[in-house]
Amino acid sequence: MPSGPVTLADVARAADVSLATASRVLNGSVRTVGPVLREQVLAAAAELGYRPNPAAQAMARGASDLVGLVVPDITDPWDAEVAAGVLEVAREMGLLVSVVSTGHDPELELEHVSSMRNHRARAVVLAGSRTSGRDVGRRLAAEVEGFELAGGRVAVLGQRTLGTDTLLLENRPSAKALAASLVEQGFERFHVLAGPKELVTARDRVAGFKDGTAGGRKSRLGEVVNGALSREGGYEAALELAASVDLRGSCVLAVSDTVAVGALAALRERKLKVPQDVALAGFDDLPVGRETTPALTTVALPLRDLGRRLADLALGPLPEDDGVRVERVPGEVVHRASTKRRR
DNA sequence: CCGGCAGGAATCTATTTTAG
DNA sequence: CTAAAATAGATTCCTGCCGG
Repeated sequence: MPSGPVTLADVARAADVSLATASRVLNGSVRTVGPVLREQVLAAAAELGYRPNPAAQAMARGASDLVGLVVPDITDPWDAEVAAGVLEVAREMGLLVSVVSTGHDPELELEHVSSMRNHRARAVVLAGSRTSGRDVGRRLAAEVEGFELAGGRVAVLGQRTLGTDTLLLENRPSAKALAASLVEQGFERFHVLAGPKELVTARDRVAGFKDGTAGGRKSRLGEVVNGALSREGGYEAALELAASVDLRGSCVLAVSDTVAVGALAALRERKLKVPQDVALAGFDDLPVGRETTPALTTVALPLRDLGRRLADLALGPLPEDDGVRVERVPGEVVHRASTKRRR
């Protein structure tokens, strides 16, 4: 009885076959093994309690089973949906995903990419919005480049700051379309809950809101209030907004659905009825925004599908021209009760 | 159908070299 | 001549490719 973990060699010896044959039976191969030897190997493996060694398999196959995934905050439904899409594809391919939730700390993101590189992961998916920190960005770019040079694949969701396959969210055009559609419905006064100043995604959306509300004789844009990209951030920003201006008859554009949900609570507290007194719109089309009263007007992003497409970019076949692929993802404006005009 | 063997990289063992 | 350090070699995991 051998000591330590049971190896393929132990099984092969017990079944009286070659290493190669045992491998083909137990861990799969293009080729088939005759029924007699197959049974011998299976019996021996069961008897000994054989478990394959993934490290050794990675070596022999020249590719590991590991995929890295970085999200800013896995407790955020947005991140969770995208992650679910990535996990679906990875599971279908029999791959193992190592997820890190960075809490918006770029250093942690860098650390995980570095760790995945050390582990010889097959690919890394970065699903966090880039922040404007230049030095960390450069070090991340260097780490990503090193990882790719070593044969790893990288796919990024968000901005095009790394020279890798990217899904580009059309935040600005979508935000513009949302705002413009509300102008068309007759809203004349807009305020913005803008989220964090340093978050590129938030900045793009705010720019889109400005684009969409512009035009005509005078500006329709009122206050722009920054805050955290969270329910609490939205709540506080909305309180601040309600304290500084009279919101009646205007439309509040929130930079995300979570922010809008917080704002909804603040407005209710201020005895402002949505949409009778003030209209409110969000962004992302999270499930939570459909279940609020009233349901939120928003921009729908196919989040789970985004995750799947990211995984496809990172794990699927390489493009013919082996160039960098950048796919644009449009959002879809969805009108619901929170911006209904009273007749 | 089946067996032999190379190969990545860490880790353990043996051998040789160097220092004191 | 002993002890430590540097160097070399062996071992370990499994699979894809090649040969019979």
